[in-house]
Amino acid sequence: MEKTFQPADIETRWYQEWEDKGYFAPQGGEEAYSIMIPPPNVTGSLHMGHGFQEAIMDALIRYHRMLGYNTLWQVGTDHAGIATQMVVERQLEAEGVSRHDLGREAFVEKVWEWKEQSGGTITRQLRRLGSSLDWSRERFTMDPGLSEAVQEVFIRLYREGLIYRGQRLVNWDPVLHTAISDLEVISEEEQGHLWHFNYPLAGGEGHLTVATTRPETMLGDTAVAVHPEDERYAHLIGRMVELPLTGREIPVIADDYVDREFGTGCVKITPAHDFNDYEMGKRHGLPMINILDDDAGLNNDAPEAYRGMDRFDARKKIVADMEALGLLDKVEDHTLKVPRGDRSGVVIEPYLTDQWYVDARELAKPAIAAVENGDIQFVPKQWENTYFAWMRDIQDWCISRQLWWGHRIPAWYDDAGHIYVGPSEAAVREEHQLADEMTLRQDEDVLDTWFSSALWTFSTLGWPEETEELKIFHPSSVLVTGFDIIFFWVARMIMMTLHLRKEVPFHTVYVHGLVRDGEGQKMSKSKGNVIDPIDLIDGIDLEGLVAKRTAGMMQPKLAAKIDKATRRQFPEGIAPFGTDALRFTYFSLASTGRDIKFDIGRIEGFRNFCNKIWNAARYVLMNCENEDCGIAQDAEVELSLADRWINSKLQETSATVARAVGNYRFDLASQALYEFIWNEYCDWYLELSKPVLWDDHASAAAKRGTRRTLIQVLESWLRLLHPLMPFITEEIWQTVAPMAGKSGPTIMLQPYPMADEKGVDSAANADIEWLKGVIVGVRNIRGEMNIPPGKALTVLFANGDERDKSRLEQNAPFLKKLAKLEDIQWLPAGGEAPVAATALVGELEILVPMAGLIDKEAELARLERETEKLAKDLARIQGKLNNAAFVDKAPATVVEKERDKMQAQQQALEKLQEQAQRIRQM
RNA sequence: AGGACUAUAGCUCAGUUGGUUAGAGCGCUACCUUGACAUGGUAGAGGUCCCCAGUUCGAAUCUGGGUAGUCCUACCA
Repeated sequence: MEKTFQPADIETRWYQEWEDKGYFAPQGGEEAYSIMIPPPNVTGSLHMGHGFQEAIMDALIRYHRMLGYNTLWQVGTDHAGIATQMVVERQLEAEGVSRHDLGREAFVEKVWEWKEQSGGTITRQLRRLGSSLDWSRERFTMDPGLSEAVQEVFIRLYREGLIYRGQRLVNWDPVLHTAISDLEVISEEEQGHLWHFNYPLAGGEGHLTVATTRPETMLGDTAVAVHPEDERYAHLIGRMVELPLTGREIPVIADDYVDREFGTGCVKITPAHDFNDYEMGKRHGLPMINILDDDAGLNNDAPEAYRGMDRFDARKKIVADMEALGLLDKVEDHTLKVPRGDRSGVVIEPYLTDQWYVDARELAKPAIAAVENGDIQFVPKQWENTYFAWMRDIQDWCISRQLWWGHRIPAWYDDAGHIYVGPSEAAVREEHQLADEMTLRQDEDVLDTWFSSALWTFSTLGWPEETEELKIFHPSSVLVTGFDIIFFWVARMIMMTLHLRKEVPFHTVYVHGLVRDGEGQKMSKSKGNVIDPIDLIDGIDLEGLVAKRTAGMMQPKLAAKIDKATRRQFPEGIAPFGTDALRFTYFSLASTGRDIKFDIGRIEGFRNFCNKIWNAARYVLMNCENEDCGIAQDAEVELSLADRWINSKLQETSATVARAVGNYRFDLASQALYEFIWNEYCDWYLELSKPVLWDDHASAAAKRGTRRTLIQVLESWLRLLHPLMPFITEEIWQTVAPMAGKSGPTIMLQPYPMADEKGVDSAANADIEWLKGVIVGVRNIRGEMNIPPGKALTVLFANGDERDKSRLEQNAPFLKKLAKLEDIQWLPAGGEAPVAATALVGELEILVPMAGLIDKEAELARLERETEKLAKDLARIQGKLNNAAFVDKAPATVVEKERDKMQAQQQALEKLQEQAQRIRQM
């Protein structure tokens, strides 16, 4: 074995082997366990958040696979309608071609080409992360099977009246030329203005003043509203005002939606361009005047002077024109929430169009019930509240998108505008007995990508056919996802699956936090703080990283800033840490919090942990290879205290890990493993094995016992660790397993170690604690007294009881080796102790004679520190016990514990004080 | 506006049903290349558990209020 762990070559080698041998496919078993991957965008690439999510899913999958479940991790990607279409359009744009130049068919062909070309990125990354996905079952939302499912669902829901077409105000993206759903609109505060316009009363004598943040919409005003109880305006209700610039007259209406306190208390009403005004317009039967076109330019229903203008140019001109007319009362600075498209970033227009909707209210009812009655559980539970809050006030879901890339809506129209929904034109004609000469045209629109994602858990398993896979693997066991898509995806999956399959899509939703950078900032391309998980695995030099982060930046200023920040943050670039270290870092961060700050220091620490594991294995192999490890049934073995203890700790650790994984607390699982492997197995057990293995006088049975324990415990914790660190464990296990009497082609398919409660040996635990106490006591004196580590010491034990005596008798070689002692002697009862530095283990005093060794002042200072600490603690305990209320009311066991503690502390304190006294007299 | 979450060592975070000497990793200090590992070992320093009040024999933990921060939902023209 190499002296240091080199992850790169073993990782790709093992992944290849696992995949080639088909270990990722379901292996059978009585109980099924399945996870459906949240499908990433097929043309995108994985970021840190994905990496985190995949690591967690893979750990769950590997864990259950080893536990013997029939385990499926379903892999696949989605077509990401808007995002993908945008990318391809941009590429075409660079060639000076628009999609309209190409035409629909040719354009879609281009998108497929792009998908083929870029689609490998995601799957490569997934493999690099070690994800044990069943690649033989890979799916894509636009596959024929899944497309058929989408169509089937659309038709069914339409026939059930749960999908309908209607003219409504939608969120219109004037750049992408499509409607988008509420969830795809991001409203953020921006600085703007509030313009106050005077609208003259029809028939002279005065005016009303309205305030608006969007002056251009005034051209579509069809009323001015005031509050019905607003005395200032009561006399005007029912009168008309002149709408400037348009030559129209509009009524003053009363509606209690109006806030009397805001602005002037008069509101201009534009039903075709504002969601609230739309509702009001419907209440009052107002006309709806749409003044915009698909580009958000002014259309022919606007006054001639403004036709064809862009909305923001029109705004300027309208303000100027109003001012020229003396109708601009004032302009105030105003902070307002501006709605922008999450993909395009442009200001979204409420726009009146025909769209398809899902009646979400109906579907939500059983979906709410399923969470209420526990059929689906969120982990952590608090997310159920978020889910309920949204579901109980759910709005109908706009599912049509004016795009070319996606599932085309299976609806046809005749010239009279009748709608026919069905699987194909022919089917529709047949069903409705339409004459051949009647022309039908298919709806141009496609469905929201989330519509197909909502069917993911069952469409991937072959639905609408009742396949064997559906029977076995659906409902899936757990959904692993970020809280940011609870509404987008989780809720919609629950609704759709319950409706179509009358069963839940999954039993548990594990909601994890979002990965942020070291400063807590969200990672985003525009901030230039993204890290590709693969760069943490393979490493990347500074120039490469800078180039990656600034690539495709439109603004040179921003690129310069990112360049500088990157150079400051990663002056050396990023070192290669390997997949196992990255994964372990993810697990250590997987607590219940909402933010996961990714600190590069953590991964470095876990890279070191990998190295530690590697070297521990090297040590074990060096000592066990070509030796009798006592594996044979009839081998005579003798187990040392340390052997029994490490076995005991292994059982405790297995139990802790099982509990942690059961609660989705991978941070606790990883911590327990780290602690056990490093602080117990490596720091103590390996050290304790040396006095046996390197002792020429030790019996063959004792050596066999220690070798067997070394190798078997190592083999066990490799399996225990495998779901978290698949590669290093496999690599080492291959060599170690046969020596431990295990066989099998891969650690992946070995049984997961189960905790054996009978294996917990509390006597051994206590004895080792004693041993550690003595060793640490001596080391402490050594360290603080500046005694060279190489100098062997003779120590005296005093005041111990029978147990101390027998413990010493049995463990003297261990003490001598680990504390570097030349000799240990008991101070005879009543014997005069030499002046010495002292450590206490319970009642037992450990004396390191000071003659020629020890600095008097240093020892006094050390004792001073110790006694101070003890005295302080003692005072606290005494205070407690002197409190009658405590002694009366606290449980007897607690009081007893405090009493014992007080006694021990008191004795210790006295001894240290005596000791100090003697040293002072030197 | 409504709601949720967070506040513990210099940094990133654990801390189960109230009873610990409040922990870990990284960083820091001193010493050490001893035959698995310097990506290491040994020892150590470092905390007003955000503030105030309450419940309790006892609060990092429970309750109320406050402060600071983050986020979600809705939205006033």
